[in-house]
Amino acid sequence: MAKTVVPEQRRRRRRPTRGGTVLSEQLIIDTALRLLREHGSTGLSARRLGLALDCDPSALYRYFHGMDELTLAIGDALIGQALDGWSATGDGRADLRAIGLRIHAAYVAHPQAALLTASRVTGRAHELAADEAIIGVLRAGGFPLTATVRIYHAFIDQTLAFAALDAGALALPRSARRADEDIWESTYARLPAGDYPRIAEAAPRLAHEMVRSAYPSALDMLLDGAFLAALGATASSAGATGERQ
Amino acid sequence: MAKTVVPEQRRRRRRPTRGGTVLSEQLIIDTALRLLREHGSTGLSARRLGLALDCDPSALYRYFHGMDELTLAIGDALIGQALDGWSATGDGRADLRAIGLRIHAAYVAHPQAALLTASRVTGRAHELAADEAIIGVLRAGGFPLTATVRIYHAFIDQTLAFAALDAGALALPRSARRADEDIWESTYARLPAGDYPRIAEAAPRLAHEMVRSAYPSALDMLLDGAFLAALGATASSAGATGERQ
DNA sequence: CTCCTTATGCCAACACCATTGACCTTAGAA
DNA sequence: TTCTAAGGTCAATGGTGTTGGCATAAGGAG
Repeated sequence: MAKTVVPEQRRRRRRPTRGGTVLSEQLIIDTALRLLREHGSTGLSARRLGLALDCDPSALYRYFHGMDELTLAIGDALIGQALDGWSATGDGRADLRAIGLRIHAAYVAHPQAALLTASRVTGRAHELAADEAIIGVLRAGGFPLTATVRIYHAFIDQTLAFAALDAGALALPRSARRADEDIWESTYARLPAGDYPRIAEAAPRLAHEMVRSAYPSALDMLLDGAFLAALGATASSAGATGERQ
Repeated sequence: MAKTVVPEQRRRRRRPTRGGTVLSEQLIIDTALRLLREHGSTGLSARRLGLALDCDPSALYRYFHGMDELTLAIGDALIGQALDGWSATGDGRADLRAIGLRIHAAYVAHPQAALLTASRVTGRAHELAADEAIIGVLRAGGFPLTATVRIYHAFIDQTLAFAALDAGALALPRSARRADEDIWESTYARLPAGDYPRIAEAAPRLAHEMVRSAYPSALDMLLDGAFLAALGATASSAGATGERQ
């Protein structure tokens, strides 16, 4: 078994490391976040963290069962950060847009943690508060329960999914990330128009578009779809059925 | 520099390994997919691959410049599978819907591989073909270039993002997955209506809704938004439900 | 103020990982 | 048949997370 981890509350002895730092769960999380921000996204490892905290890497295992648990602890803090200070304005569409952008931003600011966290359901306080807020906005906006649940699901999963996708791009080693971005200019922009007429035509705009997150656009389209459909408009007039299976 | 990689077409000599297997790009990719399925998303490494192929890990570097390039090749194989046999019907919205569902399905069918590749840009043949198809559908549907690029970006990223999110859920260890799903009945369904009135009200429907993928719904909303906006409607001016409660 | 327990930091080691350069064998063109 | 270089192998480098054993000092008990 691993080393014994004492819950932060029950910690009594605080023995300084050889370098003089006094460790704590909070200090470790903060330092990890700093490492992630400063030293790039590959910059978090037990060894580096030990270096930054001036302690042996193995000392971290007195506070977390493993790097995985540390990452989850970081992720847990993110959810709280995202909606801290938010309040409804009464404009349902604008409120949902703001909530989505906030959550997305908080996750993307810490890509590693986002990757491990985004597809999990925690059932913890901050998550519950966010869900209550979202459903509240929809109900207050006059959506019936069935539509509310459907839109809530699409909305929250779209937000988390994009957060994870964009975080995934940010979490790549610098070289791979550069390579991915360069492809739009090195490959897509030089395709023979004979073989790929559509891409060739759109290439210059693609190079500009694809290096940014599509989340704001996608969010707007999803909200447009949800709110316009509520007005009685149907996409069938544009040649399709809005029905879901 | 690394070892020299000869493009698959120009390969002339096929020297069997010590164990008798004859390597090829295709065989390596297939074996990698098998390893991912069997051993989980962390189960793919040069060493394990070498073991499975009965060759030295370093032999792989004659076929790919590094594990990263292999990962991209795996991703491209998935896209290829997804659009194999697809052809346009002329109904733009329906075509996009079909493409989205196909790609989503292909990724979800290989959750471990999806996690590794969903956020990558490969620039390889199958990816190019898919992009050409999507942009082609939009242009043929009459969208101007600016709108085309914006919708294309939102569409493809949303598809990949949901694929990765849903793959992430499927890739969880069975126990963690059960736990995540149970939260909707154990936690959300039992919240005090006083503290969480909106969730309490929606709880029964949520329990049914949240165990399925939201991608089809979200896809429909996004397409509705894109195609309806093209008709001149805008949700911001409409704002009926958001107008005031 | 001293003693004793034990929490906690440190060390060394283990088992992985990707990648590389030198080597050697043999496929297949000439 | 020869002979070059493609392609498989070996050994080594420097990275990772993690663990068992040990030393030490924190802080309660007397």
